[in-house]
Amino acid sequence: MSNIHIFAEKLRSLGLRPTQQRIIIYSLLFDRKDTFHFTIDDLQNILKNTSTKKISLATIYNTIHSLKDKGYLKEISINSEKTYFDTNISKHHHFFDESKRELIDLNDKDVGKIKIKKAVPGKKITSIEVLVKIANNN
Amino acid sequence: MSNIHIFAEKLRSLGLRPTQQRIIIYSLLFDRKDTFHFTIDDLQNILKNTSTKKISLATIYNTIHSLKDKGYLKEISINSEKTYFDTNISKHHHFFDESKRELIDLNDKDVGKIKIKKAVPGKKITSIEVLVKIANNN
DNA sequence: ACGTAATTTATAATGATTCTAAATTAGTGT
DNA sequence: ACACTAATTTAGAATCATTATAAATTACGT
Repeated sequence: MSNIHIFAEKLRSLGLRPTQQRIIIYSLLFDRKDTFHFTIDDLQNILKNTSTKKISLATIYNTIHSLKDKGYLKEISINSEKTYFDTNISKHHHFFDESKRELIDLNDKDVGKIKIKKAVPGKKITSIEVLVKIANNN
Repeated sequence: MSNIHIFAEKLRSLGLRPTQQRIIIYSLLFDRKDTFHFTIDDLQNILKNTSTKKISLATIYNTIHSLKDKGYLKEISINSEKTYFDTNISKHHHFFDESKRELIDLNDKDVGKIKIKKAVPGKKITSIEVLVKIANNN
């Protein structure tokens, strides 16, 4: 076996001690095929329903922020209500389904090249993010 | 004179009773050449320093939300920290200066046409927003 | 097994925003 | 001008997401 040891090593390699809590969260986030979009609240609910070990809210925040700081999660702001996180850290964009209130990845090839024809003196571009809002078609 | 009467009529035409507070806020937002980007906190500070009449925080929120609901303000989410509003309600995009933490308009012509090459069945696109983050060039 | 630093935890604190219910004000009719 | 009613404003409480605190627990090298 064991994914657990692989995850533990992964965490260690990030400079994060592989605690039980971190392994549970790490595997929930990354032991899956598709990318995963979630809010802290989503994560808390999933953990409540799937993990026998209780993980405190503070630990959830701490772990997610550590992973984000290490570059393993991307933070996405759609609106002021909630903060979303994305396990897909490659350069890409998003659909936001306003009916279901959920994110869908738009990979880089799904969006034509974006030309910015204006520059601000003394400033350089650090990122370009496109958010495409969608709603039920009726 | 008076802009005040013009603003009062404007508010009335939106179905908003032209109270003293609303006129003060309306003129602060719209009686200017350039578009104005602000947070509620910004607005509160400006009002504290420029208006003799004290306007409560609840009224600031109420008025901004009314104007937004009527389509006279646009809400912009850059990050989870704060909600920004924009007096420019035309279709356009933004730079966000991460050093100064401020928004700069990018008008529609400043951004090349954006092609979305993916569709979601049963959904239609309601908006496309581009956020270009910039930082000091050094 | 032991010691210590890192981590987790419950809980308190914070900050933005919304809610509430009472006081004030705008607009109408007299 | 005066009174009435509904809309609006207000201070303060409530809420919600997030962060901070300080004590208890855990990971791990010795």
